[in-house]
Amino acid sequence: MSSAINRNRQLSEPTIARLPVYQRIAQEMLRRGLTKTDSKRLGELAGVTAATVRRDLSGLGPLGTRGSGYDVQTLEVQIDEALGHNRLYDVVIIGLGNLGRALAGSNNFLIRGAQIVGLYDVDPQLIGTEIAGVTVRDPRDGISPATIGVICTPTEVAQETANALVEANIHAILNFSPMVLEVPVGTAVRYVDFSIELQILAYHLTNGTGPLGGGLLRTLGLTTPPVAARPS
Amino acid sequence: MSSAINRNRQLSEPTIARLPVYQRIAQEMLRRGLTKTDSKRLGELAGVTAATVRRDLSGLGPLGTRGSGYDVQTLEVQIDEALGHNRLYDVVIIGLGNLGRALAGSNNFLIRGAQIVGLYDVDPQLIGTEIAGVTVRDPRDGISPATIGVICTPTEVAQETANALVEANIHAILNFSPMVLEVPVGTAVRYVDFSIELQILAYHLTNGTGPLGGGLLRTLGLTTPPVAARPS
DNA sequence: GGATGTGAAGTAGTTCACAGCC
DNA sequence: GGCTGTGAACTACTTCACATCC
Repeated sequence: MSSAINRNRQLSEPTIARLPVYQRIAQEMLRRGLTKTDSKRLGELAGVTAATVRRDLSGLGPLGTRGSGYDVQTLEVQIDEALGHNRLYDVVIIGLGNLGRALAGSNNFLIRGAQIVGLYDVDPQLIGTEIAGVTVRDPRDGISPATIGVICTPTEVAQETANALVEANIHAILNFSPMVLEVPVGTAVRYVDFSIELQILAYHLTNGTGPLGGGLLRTLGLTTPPVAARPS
Repeated sequence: MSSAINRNRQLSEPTIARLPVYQRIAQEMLRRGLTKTDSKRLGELAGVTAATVRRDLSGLGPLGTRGSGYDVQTLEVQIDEALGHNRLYDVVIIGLGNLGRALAGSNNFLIRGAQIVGLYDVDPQLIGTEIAGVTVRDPRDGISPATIGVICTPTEVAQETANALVEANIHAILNFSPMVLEVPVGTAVRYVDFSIELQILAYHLTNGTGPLGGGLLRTLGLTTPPVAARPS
């Protein structure tokens, strides 16, 4: 077990959602050879206030230096650890249309520690072919055990795909279809819906509020606390 | 200007982000021939409490009926209007890799009122071909004016693509690359980052918190208030 | 009777402002 | 001097609980 300071102070959901953003920024800074930064700069780039950055990062332990700022390398490592990237995640992707292929082939989608252990599609044309170095199989022949299942199927079969994932003992699902899934208690589902962002943009365009017209430098859409429905 | 009751009470960002979810549910209910529903059922499906549903919907005006619930059709129409779907949105997509094609070809991505007026890619193999009924053009020949620009290019060219969009007088950008963009004040950028959802799942898997283990029925990842960086 | 719509209460998240440390 | 880390103040959002209306 890699330990480190690991102040396991519970992080708030908004904070958790911002950590990947800070990390992206840190990685970009490292790529550019930047070794130091501060909360003001991070906030500008992430689209939040400096105070929020400090509050967020302080939750990971005291990783800044008063009077000078944050070491970018340390930032990157500590966020990585906080997010659990030091673990290994086996990922399966079901549905290899354009979206599934985009995810399988992207080097932005998979976090450090995540690896694709299975790609599935019912299309006989695809079965047997290789995508991103993994052979596509038929999901009806069974899905291999994994940590995270990603649903990229058409909406109509999203629910049965979820059932198959649960069957395969996968308890964490990332659902790219707009279908609201029914899953047993204990299985986590997160939804990614592109059109929601489009709709939010449309709302603000219509109302002239928020991101537009407010004299804002830039905005950043983040993901929010998963809210729970209590079993009725 | 189509008016309706249009209680233009300012909606909160969390509410705006949930409206598309309610609408998806309403559409699904209509498809199934359901004409009535209530806040309890909506909350279960959306993954929020009934009180939140009522509070959210009350912001659109009094569209429910005490004692009986909500008319699904009315719900659909009113949310549509509130989100500004009665307007027309011209959309251009830059970058037609798997992701760009997935968006162009998806009938979930484009909201009512949105239409693709331009598809762009620098790949000579793609230029001149048709995708989703639209001819692909070279972005270096200029980008046609539009309401919303969607960036699906590789990370490396995301910034210059954003510049080109701004140049084309497009003030609302949906950025699917993980690049934090620098844009002039007055231009709205929203970021969609698949890996953030994956990272949030990973965090909860590691810490055994949140969505997992809490005895929750299901969770729903929504998008959050765009937070502003004040120009420094 | 039953579900909405909403004041009031409670909770969570953000921002201020400054003490503490480099 | 300057920037972090954090109590305290503030703001926003959610949930409760019930009066209101069908």
